[in-house]
Amino acid sequence: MRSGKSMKAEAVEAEALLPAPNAGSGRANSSRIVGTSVHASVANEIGQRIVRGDYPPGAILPNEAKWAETFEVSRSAVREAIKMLMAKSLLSSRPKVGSWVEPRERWNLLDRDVLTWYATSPNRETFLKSVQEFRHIIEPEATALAALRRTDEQMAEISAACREMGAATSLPQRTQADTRFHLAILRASGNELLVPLGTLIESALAHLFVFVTREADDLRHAQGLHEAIEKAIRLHRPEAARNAVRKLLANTDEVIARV
Amino acid sequence: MRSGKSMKAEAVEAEALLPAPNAGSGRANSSRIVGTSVHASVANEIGQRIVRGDYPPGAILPNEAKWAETFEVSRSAVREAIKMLMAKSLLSSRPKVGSWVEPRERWNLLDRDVLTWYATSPNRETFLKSVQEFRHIIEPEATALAALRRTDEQMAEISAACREMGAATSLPQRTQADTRFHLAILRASGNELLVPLGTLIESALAHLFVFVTREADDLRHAQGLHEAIEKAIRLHRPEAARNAVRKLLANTDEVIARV
DNA sequence: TCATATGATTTGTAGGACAATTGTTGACTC
DNA sequence: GAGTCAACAATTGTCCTACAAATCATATGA
Repeated sequence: MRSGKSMKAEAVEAEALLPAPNAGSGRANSSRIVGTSVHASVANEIGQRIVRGDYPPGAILPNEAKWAETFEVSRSAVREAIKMLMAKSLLSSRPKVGSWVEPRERWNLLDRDVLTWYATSPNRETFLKSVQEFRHIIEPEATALAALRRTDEQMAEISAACREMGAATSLPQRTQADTRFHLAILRASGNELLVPLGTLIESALAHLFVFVTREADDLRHAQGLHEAIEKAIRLHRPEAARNAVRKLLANTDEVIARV
Repeated sequence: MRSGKSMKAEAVEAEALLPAPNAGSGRANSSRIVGTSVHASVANEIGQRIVRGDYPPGAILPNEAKWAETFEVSRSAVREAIKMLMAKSLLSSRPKVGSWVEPRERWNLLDRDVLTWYATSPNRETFLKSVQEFRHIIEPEATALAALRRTDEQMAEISAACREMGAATSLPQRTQADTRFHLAILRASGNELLVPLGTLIESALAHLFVFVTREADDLRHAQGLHEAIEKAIRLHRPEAARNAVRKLLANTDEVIARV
């Protein structure tokens, strides 16, 4: 309706940015998430499609005008969305050629959004495995570092989160405290590169753990493992901390294997 | 010159996107890197300033019109640049408020560009230390995984890179082979999250190692350490691989300490 | 004192125009 | 027939203007 030039008789076939089209025959663009901007929605939609594999690496994407038409937004909005995906190295572009999907290796996999898209894509089981294995590499060492270098303030935060976990009455509440616990440890590790990594891991797991329902018995056991980690850090025992984390991860592996 | 509205008598004071202003009094925008787009240059410039600390977290940035004026580019270009920085979580924006710098913890530190900006910022020594420590966490385990899971093709690539390193006659050539070697190992680890991480580490180190000049004796020693790693992977010895990598990292630590 | 309107500022979106780049095609020459 | 070069066309890049939407600040009134 707003594209002035190519308003031919052909069916427009605009895709909604969200699966909830408005019933009325009114304005077509009102079907996007309220509170999010158009360019963000478009970036989300295109990014998800790329990660999902709709456009394999090397493939040329539809041009900007085409995207504008399919989403019924302006070319400016499309361009801003594409720039966001460029910033994540999901695609590049050149005049006359168009935009193409970059090879997987150049993707910024360690990015919140890309990770989220990945976590909802078909091959999320292998992804979950990668994340969990990644934790085995990172977390024992990070926790050992935390045991060596934590300040008293950082320790207080870790302990508080641990206590909060034990006192949690609902699952989301517990998950939140759990996340806080692990992030506090990474912060205490004193390596600024570990913090963003932890954020990513936690966010990925949050996406993937919604399915896992734990039993009360299981929760009690996990709580004990967490407390062992807290204690090791508190007593400045790096080796004990490392081992405690390994036990916790082994427990998580088991839980995952059961699903 | 192209801003039609606010061409008052006041000094415009446009900042060049690059420190090489053209001597002539001609067009002002010709001072950017040839071959790079305007929005990319602007994103680079603003991103660098943020990471450098010109605008601390929480600070409100100049508004889009102001950036357009200072760089003598259109508001559209500025917006695209800002969208790229948004995609890296360096800033957010809301109407009427403006754009503000996000807290450091939300920055996408594990991003090529952000890392590059970081590597050129004042506090790069601490950054180098973090990266190197990060390697100590990642690489031994990744290499052990590679020793377990490598395919023959991956092994061939690793061996080729190792040989190439030994045969290199110039320093850049050697560095390139070195990078190829480490990346091949990460690819062979079979964890898709490790590859982008390795790319980042290597790119960060490339920025930081330009200063380090190594002596012939030193190089021979380092080559031996690399070959030990190659051998351990070839023979499927994860524990030996881990230890060999630790030795190499210790050697690198020494080199860094000497600077 | 509190709620409410209104006003101003900034980003968000749209749409049109042209420039720059470069792949493609076709003509021309050797 | 092969190769070279020029013209063309398609696509992104850049700029511009206008308005919409959001929201903070201020003033106004109950």
